[in-house]
Amino acid sequence: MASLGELERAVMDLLWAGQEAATANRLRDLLAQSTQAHGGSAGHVGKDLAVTTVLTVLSRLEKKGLVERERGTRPHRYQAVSSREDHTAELMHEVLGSAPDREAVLARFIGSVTESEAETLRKLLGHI
Amino acid sequence: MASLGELERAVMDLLWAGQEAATANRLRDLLAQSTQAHGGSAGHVGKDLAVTTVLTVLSRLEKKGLVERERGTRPHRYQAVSSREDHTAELMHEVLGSAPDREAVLARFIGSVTESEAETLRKLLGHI
DNA sequence: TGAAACTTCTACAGGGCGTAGAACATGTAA
DNA sequence: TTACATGTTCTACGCCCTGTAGAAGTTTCA
Repeated sequence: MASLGELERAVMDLLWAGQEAATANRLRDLLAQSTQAHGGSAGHVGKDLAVTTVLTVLSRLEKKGLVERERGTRPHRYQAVSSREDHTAELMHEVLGSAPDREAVLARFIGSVTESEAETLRKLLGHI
Repeated sequence: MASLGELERAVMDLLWAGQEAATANRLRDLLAQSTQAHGGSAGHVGKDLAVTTVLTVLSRLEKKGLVERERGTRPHRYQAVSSREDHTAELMHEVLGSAPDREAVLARFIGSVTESEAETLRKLLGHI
């Protein structure tokens, strides 16, 4: 239960990138700049969104459990509930768990992993 | 690009379960029986769907690249393009690839894997 | 050739998402 | 204390996806 729309994804990316909690206005500005300031003509230009749009998205992300907000401060400050890595790993477990034969899936999964990743995995598995 | 609806998922489950290609009518019947024949009162009772409904879903799954059909035979026969395990592993790679720091994600992922799965992974990684 | 079986077309309702205005709340300067 | 600036919540709408299926077109078999 965690598929994100394009804008939702963009907002999460910003929250994951910055280490501080951000206000809706701050996020709106960042979205406006993103992703191209470095002279590229290609790529999606940051659209100028209304703040309410960002707030709506943030509310939905909050409902999904991906974002939490400090309600005390007047401009509410938003932050991701878990890190991108934790979230992604959790997603991977969800996908894995959806199959009856988990080990068979893991076999296929390992089959197409890069060598450096395989090395990482070996190291990690040694410590368990 | 591969999130499935409930019915789409049920159809894929049937196609993945059976080793033979199936017709829309066959799938319709299987969906009607599924999942409860073994005396349970709980669980979702298989609804009686119209064949056209099943055909629509199959067409959509075909468009998504998950299903292929033999057009030669008169009642077309449908089958999954890849095994459930391959598909799931591919999904996992998609999720993993969506993060910038893949190795950090793998670290979290490994952190919450069962011991038997860890053992499986060690074996698999030995052969690579 | 006509009926039975099958497939494709078209359609609609419901929900998620992008998008934002309208309405409501609140703190602050005058 | 009031009005304004700033911020949040409510409401809404259009689009796309999904579940669902009838209508219409196609093919096969007797």
